[in-house]
Amino acid sequence: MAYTPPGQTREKIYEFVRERILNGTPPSTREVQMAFGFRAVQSARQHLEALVQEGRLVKDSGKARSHRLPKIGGAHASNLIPVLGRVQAGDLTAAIQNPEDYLPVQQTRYESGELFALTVQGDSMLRAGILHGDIVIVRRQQAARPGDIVVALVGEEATVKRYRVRSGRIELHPENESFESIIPSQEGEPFSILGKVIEVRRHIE
Amino acid sequence: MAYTPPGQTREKIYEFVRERILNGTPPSTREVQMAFGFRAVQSARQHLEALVQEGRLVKDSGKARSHRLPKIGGAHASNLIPVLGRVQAGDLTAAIQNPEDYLPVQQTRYESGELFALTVQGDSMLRAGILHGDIVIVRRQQAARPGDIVVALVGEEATVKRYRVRSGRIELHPENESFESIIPSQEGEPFSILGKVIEVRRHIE
DNA sequence: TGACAAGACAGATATTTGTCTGTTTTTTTT
DNA sequence: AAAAAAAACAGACAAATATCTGTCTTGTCA
Repeated sequence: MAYTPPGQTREKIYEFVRERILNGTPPSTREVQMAFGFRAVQSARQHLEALVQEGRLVKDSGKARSHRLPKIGGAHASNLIPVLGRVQAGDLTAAIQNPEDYLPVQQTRYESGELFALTVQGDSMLRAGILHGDIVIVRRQQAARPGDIVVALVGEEATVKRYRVRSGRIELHPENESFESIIPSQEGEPFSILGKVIEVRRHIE
Repeated sequence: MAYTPPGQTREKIYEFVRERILNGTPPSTREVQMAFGFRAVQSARQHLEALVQEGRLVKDSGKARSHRLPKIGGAHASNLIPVLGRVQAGDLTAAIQNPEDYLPVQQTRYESGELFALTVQGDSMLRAGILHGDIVIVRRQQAARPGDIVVALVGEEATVKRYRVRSGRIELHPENESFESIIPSQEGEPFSILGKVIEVRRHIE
């Protein structure tokens, strides 16, 4: 390979390796050699070693294909959670078993608890920055603390509201002046909390 | 190792390998052997081969540590994109190489284009449902269409605004009455579009 | 019980891969 | 121009790893 000014080839090697790591298949030294047309393995090896030295890559000495990106809090793992369609009263578990789709979430961020996702209908949480069509990620739990945004089942329908307690009564409060609070104890309908909203996502386009 | 009913050990091996893959270091056959206390490599190998046969894992024959999770229609695959810290003028590439964190995104949804993420500073896009602290996912592109929400570099600072064209002039429009539009041609500062916002995420808690 | 399939074991070989020592060429610096 | 640093090359060796063939053991089921 032609001789290049210091650092230039190294930079490209870093990008190459990085890309491969993010795609799930860290390259072997020889694959780097090939990709860059080096005639000696050592050339690739030297660059890789230097990148480790600089702290831009991490490697388990002796092990094959063991280059990794240095961990920034261990974010390099993700789990998939189900996106539910219509949630029917009482049967959340069934809905979880027939998801419309799956979403990846950071494993580290939400290690514990069972998660699912829902698409928001309507603009009742507008002022909290939750719009129609947004996806909310929910941690399944029965209890909530005042101020939490929760997914609750009132009658037959799942709804996203802020959980409040006003003079001893539970209140599901919309963040939009055009909507009324729901006070479950006043309704004749069965009521339960499905979980707490821990993330909101919106796809634009 | 003790003999176990059909399928049980296999299931645990699958979980073990899956975990390792998600953590970025697919195990070698011998590592699986060790982890399960097999006295022969072949025992581990047989299970791994069966898992590939069943389609639960994918492998590049002959290559070391090459087990991967299969991409089932894309839904079960996710890519990691970098979350950038402060974006300095002119050097987006540098920022991408030193990310603060990584986020998983659905591979299928955004197959094409280079993606990165930014944390939003300030409430200038409040009315569009983008709040201070939200994370925007951005597709890198220089051009934009009127109505798009873009990340632009004005002077030294990256900013999230709606891209508009008013009587032939480019205008960066905030979605908040308390903020003024930015009209790049009137500023003395260098101006460029870094990309288009295609997703918004907010972590609550 | 006997046949069959799946699980586990043993030992050996081939390939991939990482690592080492030393030399030559090019670029940068003094 | 000389010295120093970085890049690239050469050839070899050692360790890790995948793979192969054959056998024994255990569980399942007719």
